[in-house]
Amino acid sequence: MPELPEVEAVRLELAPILEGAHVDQVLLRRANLRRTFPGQFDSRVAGTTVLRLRRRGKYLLADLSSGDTLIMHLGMSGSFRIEPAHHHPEPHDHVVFDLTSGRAIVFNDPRRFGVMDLIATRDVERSLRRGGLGPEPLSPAFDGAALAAGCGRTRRPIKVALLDQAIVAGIGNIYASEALHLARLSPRLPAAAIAFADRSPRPAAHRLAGAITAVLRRAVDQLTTAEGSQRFRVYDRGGAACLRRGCAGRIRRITQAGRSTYYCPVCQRRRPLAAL
DNA sequence: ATTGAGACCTGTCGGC
DNA sequence: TGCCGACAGGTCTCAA
Repeated sequence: MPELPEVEAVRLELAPILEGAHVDQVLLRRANLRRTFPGQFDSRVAGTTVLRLRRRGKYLLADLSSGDTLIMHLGMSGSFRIEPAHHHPEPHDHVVFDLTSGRAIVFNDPRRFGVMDLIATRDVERSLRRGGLGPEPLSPAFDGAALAAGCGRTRRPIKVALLDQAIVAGIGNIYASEALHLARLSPRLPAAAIAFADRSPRPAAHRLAGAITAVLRRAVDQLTTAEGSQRFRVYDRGGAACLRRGCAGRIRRITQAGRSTYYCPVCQRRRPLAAL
């Protein structure tokens, strides 16, 4: 469940509890998590105070009083629970942070694609960048120009490019399809094509950048304001009617780079320019 | 240098 | 009911 909006919702839920909290004890309940080494990780986190809980792309970052930052990624199936101090562990509870407040933050991850790591705070941004993390879509610096720069020289289709965290951080399989539908762009459009102006008044890159921020902001809103489940424009709606006003299309599901893409073949017809 | 395929894991759901 | 394959919101690595 975790793309940028879900991770942001988790951050907003945990921040009031974690920020300023003192970590009493860390329990590593599984020895072979991907980057979380027993005896190092737990002992370096225990005894610290959480200064701030931030987010970068799909990463949650907890800055600790020790000068380290706890880097957390939910992978495909990771989640956190807030529990009272003495609770019954559930299957796949891998890490438990006991706080002196008497509460515990529990990390649960059945598929174990998640990551929990520790790195010096001053090195975090550099390290994430080096690991291939691109611009933050909800920051002012992100716009059509930034998107076009990332898409400039790839031959992949735009849907596949949007999943590349180096081009934009935080987009996953749901919101890639959602943003393309809002922008009325075909998921098969070569990514490089959006770097150039099309026939519409605004270049495609600007339209798509706007659609990305709109879709992500709206999702954060919905996930945060207890509205419950959100409705997707196209994701997981194969065979259903397109929701765009006046569009009679039916949503199609195709596979790109091994992953499902959903789109409306009628209103997302925008093709590459003949000139390209 | 890019790009696609496979690997990494467990759970769920639909079909026979 | 039970088994089986397809698929799941994400990265990694490896080989073409």
